[in-house]
Order: sequence, then C-alpha cells, then structure tokens
Amino acid sequence: MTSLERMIGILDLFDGSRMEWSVEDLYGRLGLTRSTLYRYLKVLTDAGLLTSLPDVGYTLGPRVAELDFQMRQHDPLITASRPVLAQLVETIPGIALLCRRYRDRVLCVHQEQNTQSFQSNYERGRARPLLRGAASRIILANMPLSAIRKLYDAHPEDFHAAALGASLDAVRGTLRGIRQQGWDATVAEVTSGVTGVAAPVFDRRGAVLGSISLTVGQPHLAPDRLAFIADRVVFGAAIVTKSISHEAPAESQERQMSD
Amino acid sequence: MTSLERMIGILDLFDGSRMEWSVEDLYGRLGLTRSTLYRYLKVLTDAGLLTSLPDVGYTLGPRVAELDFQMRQHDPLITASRPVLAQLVETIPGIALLCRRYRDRVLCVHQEQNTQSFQSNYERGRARPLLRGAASRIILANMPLSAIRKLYDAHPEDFHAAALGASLDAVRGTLRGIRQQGWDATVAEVTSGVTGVAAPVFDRRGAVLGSISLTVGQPHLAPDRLAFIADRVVFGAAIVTKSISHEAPAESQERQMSD
DNA sequence: AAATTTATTCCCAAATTATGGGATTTGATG
DNA sequence: CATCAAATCCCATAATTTGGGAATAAATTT
Repeated sequence: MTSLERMIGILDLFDGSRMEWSVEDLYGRLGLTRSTLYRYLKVLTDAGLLTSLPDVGYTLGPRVAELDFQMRQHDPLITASRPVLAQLVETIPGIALLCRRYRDRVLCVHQEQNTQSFQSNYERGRARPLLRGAASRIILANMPLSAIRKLYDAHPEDFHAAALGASLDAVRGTLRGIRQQGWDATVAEVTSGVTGVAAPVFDRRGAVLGSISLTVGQPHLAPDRLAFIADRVVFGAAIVTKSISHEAPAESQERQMSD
Repeated sequence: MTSLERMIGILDLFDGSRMEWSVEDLYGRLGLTRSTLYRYLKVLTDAGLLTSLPDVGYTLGPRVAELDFQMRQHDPLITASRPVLAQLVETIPGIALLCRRYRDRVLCVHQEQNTQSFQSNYERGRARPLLRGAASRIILANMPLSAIRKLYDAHPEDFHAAALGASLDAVRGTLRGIRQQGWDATVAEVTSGVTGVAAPVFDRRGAVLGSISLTVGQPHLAPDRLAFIADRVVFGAAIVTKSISHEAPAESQERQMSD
C-alpha cells in the first residue's frame, strides 16, 4: 500500500458511524507514526477535506460540500439525467432516481420528485442495498461475471436471502433473465407499499455505470401499466447512455474556456 | 511540494469551470509524467473521488456525494447549528445560513428557510464573496491580523471597492468596529432588497470558524427591529460556539463504540 | 504568572518508496 | 484481422518519504 492510498484511506474512517476522530484515536487506529499522521492530516486539512475542531477532533471539511456542489451543478451524468428524470415524474407521478455503482455499493446521486404521497429515504449520497430493489438489481444484472462471482463467493447467503438464487449458476440465470428483459421491477423490497422500476445506464464501452429508476406509490400495477412505465424508464435510460457516450461537440468549447 | 499534495491538487481542477478532464489534458496541465499521472488517477478513482467516463474523461466521483451525505447527517457543526437556525427562522421569517471559512473563501454549509418571499442563491456548497455580505464580513472581522494583511496586500483594491477602507489601517479600524459590536448587518450587498445580519462562531481556542446569519426580506429595518434580530443571531451563534467547545461527555461513549 | 504537561511542528540522516522510460498488454477502430 | 492508441506493468535509479527526537507552541495546573 502506498503513502497516497494510506492518506486517502483516512477518509474511510468518516463513514457515518464515527465523524469525530482525535489524533490519539487515529494514531491508535491507523498504523502510522505520529510524524506521518500529522503530515497526512495537514495535507488533507489544507485541501479542506478535513478540518480540526479543537477538543472535538478531526471531521470532514468544507471542501467536501464544495466539491459536491460543483458536482450537483455540472456533473455530466447528473446533467444528462436531470431532464430525463424530470420528464419521467411529470408523466408518471413518483420519485425518479439516478443511482451509481461505486465499489460494492449502489449510491443515489440524483433525485427528481413529483409526489407527496410517500417518502423516499434515498436522497443524494445515500447508499442502497446492493442486492435489493430494482435500481440495484438492474445494475447487478449488467455487471461482468467476474464481479458477480466475487460478490457471491464473499456472501452467498445474501444472494439466497434476496431470492436471487441458491447457487452461483442459479444467480447467473436470474440475472441473465433480468438483463435480457432490459429492466427490472420490484415490489416493496426497500420501501413497503411501493413499486420500483429500473433500467441500466452504460458508458460508451458498454460497461454498466448505474441505473435510472422510478418508484411509484402503488404496491401492485396492472400488467399494461407496468409495461408502460418500464418502456418509459428504459427509453429514458437509453437517452442518458447516449448523452454521455457522445459528448464530442461540448469538448472544443470547454477547451477554449479553460485557456 | 510532496506527492501527496500533487495528487490531492488534481481535485482543484474540478472547480466548476471544467468538470471533464481527459488524461491528455491533465498530462498537459499538471507537470507529471504519464506513469505518475495514471498512478494518481488510479488512487483517486479507487477511492471514488474521481471516475472515468470513457470518451468524456475524468469527473468527480460518487464518493464525493457519499462524504457530503455523511456530513449533512452527522457533522458536529451542522448538528449543532440546525436547531439554532431552525428556531431563528421560526421566530424571524427569512433564510438562516451557517457559513464556514475555508482557504480564502466563505462557504455556505447549511441553510434553514422559512419564507418563500425571496430566493437565496446560497445553498450548501456555494462560495460567497469574501469581502461582501454580513456573513463574510463578521468572519473577516474576527480573523487574525496576519491573515487580513495577507489578503489586503494581495488585493487592496477589493477592500476599497467593498468600502472596508482605503488603507490597511483604515480596514483594521472598520473591522475592529464590527468585531467589537459582535455582529454585522449589510443591506443588499449580495442580494438586492434584503438585509443580512450575522454573528461569528468560534472554536474553543477562540479562532473564528464561521458565522451564523439571517437574511430577511426587508431592505430597511427599524433600529429596534434590527437590534432585536442582531440579539437573536448573536445568541444563536454563541450557542453553536458552546456546543462544539464542550463535547467531553460524548467522548467516553464513542471510545467504547469503536472498540 | 510561572511551571508543568500535552500537543504539534521541525529537522535530518537512513532507506524505503516513488519515479520515469520503455516494454507489454489491453482495447478500440477500420 | 491488422493497426493504432490507451493504459498498465516492470525495474533499476534516485529522489522522497519516513521516523525518532529536539524544538516549539498551546493548554492546564499550581
């Protein structure tokens, strides 16, 4: 492990279960010498990613908020998704999400809402369970086999509990079915009383980046209604995939801007 | 400059004016060799702070959203401020902000709102001008002289344009007045037709961390009304200062949690 | 106010570790 | 399938980080 990774790894400690770390606690937790620890903390603090509150400890710094703001405003994936999600919830009242895979988790990165009839816990930045809910399963179904195998070998019981299959082959079969359908729908897997419908977003190489999903307030949908919704979600996801696969025109402008 | 700083410095390029960087552009911009650049990008990407979108380039990654989420939920400064800001806008309709100094900028890190009569541009993560507006000026007024001098020497004309003074001594006088009053009020310096009132938040050492401010929809306030508002804002800021200066009881619990 | 303790930064020689140039692999394109 | 470009790997060299302790700064106590 390099010094770069060790330093960045400090950020992993601020995971919600513990947001305030004293130098002593960090010293005990990480296997670093004091000089090195102070050095790393200084770099992260100067960058604004951490900040030191005397007698409280180190905490995440304001730079995090600033980077997140830049991202909300200008991120190409969010920019491409925003009108799609907005149009989806205008046509079909509910909550539309853009989710993104990252390490072994699925993260909500944008939300558009057009209903007050139910609440979603999945605001920007919140992680969703990897094996449950349409938004996650459609991503899983489009991940490379090697990644699936790694996940399965680590926690086969989770796959069984999520009714994805009792063996790796069974899981592959389930996921192949979802993948070939091009969308997935789940009822009450993450929130009771609602149905989620999701379709995958790919990068230009065909690797799955994330998903677009729509959650509606009905636990059961008539088949033709479900088909209608799925069709729209798939269509929207394909638009996002196209938007970010084909960004050549914008590039020349930006180059001029930055000179 | 160390390799740690060089790597973290890559994040500075994603500042809103340019969110998509190809390896070629990064290679041209930073003075790094290709091997080193790829190494840095891999570390940042593995950490989730960057992601590579084929044919688009590198962009900020989902980890930024996740860290921001953790912060919104559990950051001690935000946690301490939330009830204070909420109570302020319940008593006095307007927009309450928690701002934080970071490098040479003032950043909005939390907002509570209780009016629809006017809009605020200052959502979480947005930078405010350093020399204008009560929320910034009350911070400036409480910064150490050495920092003020550095800022003044870099851009004296900005201080003059902001009517803070035409010489360093004049600026010091203006800021001393604000500091001794304990709060600051400005009319229409950042948004027209509104009045902002701010008070400073300190860490336990007495160094200014940021400010709490309340923006109300009137351009002119009767003196006793202004005094009333200022009194409440100062009171609220003092509560936040106390909250984060005196966190001893929580520590023993946390230590047990982490074992 | 002085003294004691604790926390942070500085310093520098030793050696671990990052570096860079090229070779190799991977993947896209025609 | 061949060609070109992009990304990763490799390894000897040397530049950089590292760690231990000294120096300084801050906090706490007497």
